[in-house]
Amino acid sequence: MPELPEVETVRRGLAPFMEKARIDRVTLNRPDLRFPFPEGFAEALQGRRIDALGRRAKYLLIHVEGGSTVIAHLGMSGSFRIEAEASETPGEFHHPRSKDATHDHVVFDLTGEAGPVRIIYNDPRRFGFMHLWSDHLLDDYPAFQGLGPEPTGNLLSADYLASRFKTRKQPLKGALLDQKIIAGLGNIYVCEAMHRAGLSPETPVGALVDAAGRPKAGLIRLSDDIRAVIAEAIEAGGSSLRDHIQTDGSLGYFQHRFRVYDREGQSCPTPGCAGTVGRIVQAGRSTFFCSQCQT
DNA sequence: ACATAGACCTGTTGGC
DNA sequence: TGCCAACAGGTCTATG
Repeated sequence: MPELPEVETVRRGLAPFMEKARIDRVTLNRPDLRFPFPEGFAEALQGRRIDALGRRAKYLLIHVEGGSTVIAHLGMSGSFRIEAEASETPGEFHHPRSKDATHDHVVFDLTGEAGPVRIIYNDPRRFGFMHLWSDHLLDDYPAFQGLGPEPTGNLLSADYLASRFKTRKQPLKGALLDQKIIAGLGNIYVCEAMHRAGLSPETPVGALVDAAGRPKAGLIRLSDDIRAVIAEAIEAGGSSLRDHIQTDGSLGYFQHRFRVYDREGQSCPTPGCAGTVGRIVQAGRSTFFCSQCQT
């Protein structure tokens, strides 16, 4: 499911309710998601305050008083929703767009400045997970080892990409999905960025770098387009396909701005291009692109 | 080192 | 309408 913009949208939605709130109770409705919950997970959190919410790549970080952090990944289908206590019936929690509770796996009961609030993690496919990790050892968390730069900051540049690409022949699509090269991109935004930059997903990445190791024009465009598409998607509240809804139940709307993703057979939106969006499979995953203007 | 295929799990969609 | 295959926003592992 969620790529960086969706996780960032979730973080921003949860922060006003979770930051500075006290965790009264954590309820696990099953012993595991993709992985078992850590031993003593609920007990370690109950009674503590939440300091802040953060994010690294597609991981949501819940920094808890006392120096520990919940590392949560939403997998393909995970979502959080917020339910406020009904004023007329204390102890009951409601939300106008409540989902089927079948896949409500974790419930956080909190008390914040505005009163009690319930945060629910729902995940039909259970590819998500939650781990507990010491704050000061976060860089040692296995999935964070060797993680590439965030596409939201200045660390992602054409020069950086050239340095990573120059010796490789891997198709561009696969390289951009590699979290060790860039953190947080997934299938949607990789397809969208390659289309914006006019680059074929099958290009061997080394071909985007000149003999002196400098990025060619296409790679410079790509670096800019990755940053732009991610920034625009965050601003739009992410993309809502099947599972991603914002924590208040509303939908992100970046899916309306897709140029190629999930648009097989439609005409290419590039001005002056007469091509049609096609679909190929690379490493088992769909790539949407226009073979006319992506070369 | 690198590339692909398979595994994990449930739900939805589209073709017949 | 029903059935079934294909596919879905992600990673991790095994296998060439």
